Amino acid sequence: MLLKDVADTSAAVAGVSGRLAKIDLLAGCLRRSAPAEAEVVASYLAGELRQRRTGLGYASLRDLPPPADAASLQVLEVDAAFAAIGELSGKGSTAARRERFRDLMARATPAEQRLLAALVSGELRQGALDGVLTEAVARAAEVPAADVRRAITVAGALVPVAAAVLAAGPDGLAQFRLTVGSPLRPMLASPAPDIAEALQRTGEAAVEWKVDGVRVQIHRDGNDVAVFTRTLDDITGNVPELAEAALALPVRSVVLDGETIALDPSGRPLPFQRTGSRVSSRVDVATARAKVPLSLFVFDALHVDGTDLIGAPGIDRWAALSAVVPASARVPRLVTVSVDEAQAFFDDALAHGHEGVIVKGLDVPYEAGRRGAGWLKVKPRHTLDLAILAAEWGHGRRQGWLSNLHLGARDPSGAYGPEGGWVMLGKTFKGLTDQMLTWQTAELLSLADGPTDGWVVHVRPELLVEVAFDGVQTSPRYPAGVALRFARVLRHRPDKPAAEADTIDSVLAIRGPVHA
DNA sequence: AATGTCTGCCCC
DNA sequence: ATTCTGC
DNA sequence: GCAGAATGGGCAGACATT
Repeated sequence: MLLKDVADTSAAVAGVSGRLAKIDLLAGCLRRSAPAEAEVVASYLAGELRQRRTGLGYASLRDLPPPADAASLQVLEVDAAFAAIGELSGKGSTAARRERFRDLMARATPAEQRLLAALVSGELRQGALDGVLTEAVARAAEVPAADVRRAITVAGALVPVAAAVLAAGPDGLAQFRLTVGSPLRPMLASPAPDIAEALQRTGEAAVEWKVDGVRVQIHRDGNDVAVFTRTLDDITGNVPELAEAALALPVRSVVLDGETIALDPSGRPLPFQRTGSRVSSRVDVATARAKVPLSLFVFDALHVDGTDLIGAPGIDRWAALSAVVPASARVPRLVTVSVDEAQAFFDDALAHGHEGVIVKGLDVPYEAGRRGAGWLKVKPRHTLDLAILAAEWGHGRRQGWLSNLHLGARDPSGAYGPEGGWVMLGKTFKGLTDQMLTWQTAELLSLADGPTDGWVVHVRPELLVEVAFDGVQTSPRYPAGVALRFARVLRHRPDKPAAEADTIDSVLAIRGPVHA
C-alpha cells in the first residue's frame, strides 16, 4: 500500500465531522491494506509511529526539503526507514537521523509530508485516534466493537489487536487475555468537586488516600517481576524495592495496581518532583535508591494465583488484595456511606500530607483503560487573582484566539524586580470557553504593549484572572523559584483593579502544607 | 568540562 | 495533568 | 458519557556546542 492512501484517508477523516463518517473512511483504508501492512497502517491512522523511540521530534521538522511530485512511498518502506533511524546512536547520530529523515521527506508528496510530520511530532489532529479507530477496526474485520475493545484493554495497545483481528477475524481476538507479565491499561478516575458530591454519585463507597506519586502496575509470575507505569513503560530496573516487595508476597502470581512515592524519614510525602526524579533515574539506581527510597501503596488486585479479578466488584478485589498484601503496603481506606466520615478521612489524608482521596463505588469492576464514573478523585483547590502579563496565539481549534496566558503575581516590595512589578508564576490555557477566548482576545489586544503579530503578545498587566491550582512547586525557570501546579482559569476579573492582585508573598505562603 | 538543546507512546 | 466541545 | 484537542511544569539522559 502506498503511504498516499493513508495520508489521503487521514486528510479525509480530518475533513468530516461525524464520527460514523470517520469510521467509514478509516475502515476502508484498513480493508485495503495487505495483512503484512495492517500493523503499520493501523499505527499511522492512530497517529503513532510503530517505533517507540526514533530520536526525532518537533525540532527535526525544521528545514524540510521540497516535496516530491508523485507518490511513490510504500508504507512498509517508511516503517523500515523509521526503524533504521531509531537504531542510530552515539556521536553524530543526531545529524545522521536528520539526514535520513530529510531523504524520506524528499520522497514524500505534500500530503504525505504533512502525515509524516504529524507522526513524528505526535500531533495528528484528525478528530479520531484510538477510540474511533477501534470502531473502524471492528467494522473492517466485521466483529463486534465491544470484543475489539476488550482485547485492546488487556493487550494494552490497539495496534497488535488490529493486526490480529484484520488477519484472522474473531479468532484473532482469542489470544488476548489478561496475561501476567503483560501490562494492561490502568483504570483512571474522574474529577469530583467535593466529598459530598462524590459520595452522592457513588452511594456507599470505599474512600482511599490519593497518594501523589507515580502509578505502578506490578506483575509477578513465580520469580519473575515486572513493573509498569501508567503508559505501560517498563520501569522494573528503576524500582528494585517494588520488585522485592512483590517477591515477598505469599503468592505465585499476581497483578497489582498502586502508587509508589518517596517519603521522608517521618513518613510524610516528599514533593512530587522528588518521586518523579527517582522513578525516572535509571543509570545509578543503587545510589538513587539509597538516597530516596520508594514506598508502595497498593489499591487494587487484577489477578491473584490464576484468578482474573478484572470483572469482579471492587469490594471483592480489595478482599483478594488484603489476603496477599500486608496492610503496610496497602493504601489507607475507609468504607462508608457517611459524608461526615468520608470528609474526616479526607481531612486526615491532607493532614498526613497527601493529595486528597479517591471515592470508589463498591460494585465497580476494573474498567481497564477507561476514565470511569465509578472512581472519583477529590482534591482541595487553591485560587488566586493574578495578572495576565502576556498571551500566546493558539493553534488548531484555537487558531485566531489569544489562548495561553502568562500569569503573574504582584511584587509590591520589588523582591524579584522593580518595586510594584510582577513575578511570573507559569502559564495556563485551561478553563477557557470559546466565549471567554473571544472576549479575552479583544481585551488583550487593546492592552497590547508591543507587536501583536508574533508568537507572544505582551500586554500591560491590567487584566486579572481568577486562577485555580493544586499547589505551588519549586521551579528552576521562574524568577521567584516557584510555579503553580495545574493552573486553570476560573473567570476574568475586569471588575478588580490590578493593584489588588494577589502578591508573591501569598503564593509563597501556600507552599508549605500542600506542596507540589 | 561546562552548558545548551532536544526528546520522552516521560511523569504528574 | 485539567478543561471544554462535538458527537 | 466518551473521545479528542489544546496545552501546562519538571525531570533524566543523550548528544551537540562552546
